[in-house]
Amino acid sequence: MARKITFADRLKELRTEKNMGIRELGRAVDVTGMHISNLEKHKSAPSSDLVRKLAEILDANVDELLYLADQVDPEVVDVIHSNPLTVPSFLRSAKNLTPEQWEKLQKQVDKMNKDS
Amino acid sequence: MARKITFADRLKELRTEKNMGIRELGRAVDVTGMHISNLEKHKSAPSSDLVRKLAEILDANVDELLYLADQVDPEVVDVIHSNPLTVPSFLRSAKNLTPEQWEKLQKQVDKMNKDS
DNA sequence: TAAACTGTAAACTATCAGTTGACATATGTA
DNA sequence: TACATATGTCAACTGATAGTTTACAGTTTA
Repeated sequence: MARKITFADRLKELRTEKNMGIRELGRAVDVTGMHISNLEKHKSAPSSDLVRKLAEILDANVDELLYLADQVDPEVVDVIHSNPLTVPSFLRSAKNLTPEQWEKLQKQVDKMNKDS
Repeated sequence: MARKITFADRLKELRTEKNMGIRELGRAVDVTGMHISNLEKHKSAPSSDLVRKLAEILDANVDELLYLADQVDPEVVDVIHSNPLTVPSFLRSAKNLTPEQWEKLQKQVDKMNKDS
């Protein structure tokens, strides 16, 4: 596994790639520039909602950012709670699967969705 | 779907079933009785850690309580982050599966685990 | 040279999980 | 009868944390 970059560093990277100032980015995601600055110096942590907005306006992968920020997408939480007695135990039993095995499961789900 | 009972009500139910006082339960889960009282009157919300402890000492299903408390088990979060780019999108695509379909997936995972 | 931008520091606000200590009302027991 | 001990609850606090305000120093541009 690649060394885990921090959310702070990744945020700065994405922002500078877009040639955005700290206040400009803040304005775009409804937060003060100061807060963006704090996030980039890991003096503060983002809410999952903020991560979502950041990913959108920075054209980044939401899941990557959520992961770096140690957050779970509320939409994913909803799926977990949609079957509270099966999904959590399913996930716990799946903790050692490889990416290839996950892809196999993904295909199965795609098929299930098609046959509905 | 059965009407969603509140975490507060379920907690009181479980506690009285066990003939436990508010302080006694608090002591057992390292929290003041006052906090238990607040939880039962939904004046406060429990941390996922506390929900875990409560489930254990009340002999209740952790996942049911976590669901009622609108929390996600940290262990489940770890699984999600173990494959940050595949698991979240897998879950989003699986949001409409029935319990039977989830069980089918569960069996598949059981097989994958055996063949390792 | 002045306006308008850059990032940053310190001190604040609001929310929320959890605590403290005091209270009134049982319930047991001597 | 009275004293101790348990019941749940109230108000006011603590500590952490996501986010804001105001003000500041350095750089760019006009």
